[in-house]
Amino acid sequence: MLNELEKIKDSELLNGITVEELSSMLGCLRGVIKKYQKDELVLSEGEKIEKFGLLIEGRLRIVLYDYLGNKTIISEIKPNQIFGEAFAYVDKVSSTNIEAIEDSKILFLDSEKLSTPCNNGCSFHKQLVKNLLYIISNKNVNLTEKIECMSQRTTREKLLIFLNMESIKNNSKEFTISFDRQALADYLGVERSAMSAELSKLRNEGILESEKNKFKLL
Amino acid sequence: MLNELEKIKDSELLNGITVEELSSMLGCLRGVIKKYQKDELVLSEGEKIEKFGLLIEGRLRIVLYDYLGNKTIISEIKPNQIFGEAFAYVDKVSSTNIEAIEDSKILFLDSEKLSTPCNNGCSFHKQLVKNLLYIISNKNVNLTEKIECMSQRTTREKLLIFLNMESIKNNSKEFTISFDRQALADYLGVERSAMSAELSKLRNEGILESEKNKFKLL
DNA sequence: ATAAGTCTGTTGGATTTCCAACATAATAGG
DNA sequence: CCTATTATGTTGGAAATCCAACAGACTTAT
Repeated sequence: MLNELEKIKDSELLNGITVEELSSMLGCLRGVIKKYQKDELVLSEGEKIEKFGLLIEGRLRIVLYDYLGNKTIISEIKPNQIFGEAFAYVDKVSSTNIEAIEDSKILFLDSEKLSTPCNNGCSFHKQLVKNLLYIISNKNVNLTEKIECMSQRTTREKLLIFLNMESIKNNSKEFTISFDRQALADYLGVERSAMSAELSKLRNEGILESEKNKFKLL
Repeated sequence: MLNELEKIKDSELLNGITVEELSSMLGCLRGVIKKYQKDELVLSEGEKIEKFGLLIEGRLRIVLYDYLGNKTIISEIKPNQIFGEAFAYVDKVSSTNIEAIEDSKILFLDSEKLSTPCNNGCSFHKQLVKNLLYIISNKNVNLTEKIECMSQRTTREKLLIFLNMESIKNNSKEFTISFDRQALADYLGVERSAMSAELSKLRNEGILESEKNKFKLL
């Protein structure tokens, strides 16, 4: 267990909190570690959430399916990131699915316990809540960014806005994205083949270079 | 001032807090009330935010403009709701604009002060932070809902998903929305005239009835 | 090494949206 | 009450997307 906690000590949720402190809090927060295999469903639409997750290792995707089966990727969860906290705190059932796209290990924490300072002398609660506020706010900003991409009217504009944002996040005109073509199309809400065609155009027009998941804006 | 505070006593931010308690906290939170006229800009893209707002009266819209001038409405702010808190807590400049669409009165509160319990005996801080956690989580869910609408591939599907959500929120097949046609198009990320045409089709096919902003799903 | 499966790019036709222009209805102001 | 303005609906052609199908490159498993 301690070994697992070492892995997540740099997560934003634990900012300002030591592994020892976390370890002593785990009982209080009803911490549980679970494992999931690649392609396994971690959480499905309609489920009630009382614990949110902190990804220790692996990779998850938060996705939506419409009644036609079209898939939309809301976001990706990488190690050290948390998920499910929004639904936990508003006490609504999840409207999204969460899929493991790699073998994954997750620490689940009780959301109610976390936001209610207990009487056991867990003085770290205050810090945890502040961290949580920061993380959720940040997710809010990320969702707004995604909306900015999706609100573009053409596939070309969606691509350009997305790639520009990635470039800014990486502080470089050259960067690698974690989506393959199908996933990128699902994230932007467009058709894969049309997107591929548009990427070709952008390459031909000398606006960018790309090779697999590596892009360079010119 | 006390008169204004009475108006917002039912806001979610002040859940569990009395007007008197709020009044005593105002200095601590550096509360300031400002007025804006219809069509005035409350906050513009790129601005740094240190105080978030609580709308006392009027109506605001959070909007994005792309470089072609296309407008996207992210959400509407009605009295008692807060705005700007996400950017305040992640300490990023705003990527959105906030416009007053009616004459409005806003209470601004210092975000840093709010999330950091002070030593003046303001015991309500804890409650405020918990309320904030709930509100931001809820916004997160709302943004996800908007993404669900926008991720639909056709105008028709976007309309149907949106109207269904509104119907659920109102607990009735019959409901009134706060958007006019242009605003609805801006919210869904589609063209107004095409949307109008699609609405006509839906009416003709007997799927819904509508008259101005009043809709009825059949 | 081979075969099976996956990922990416290409293409053409059907469908849908976008855009601009106009008609009519509803609203606001003098 | 009349006029000016705004909101909504309609239409046709241009543009873009979607869809299905396929080819080639790359990866994985046996």
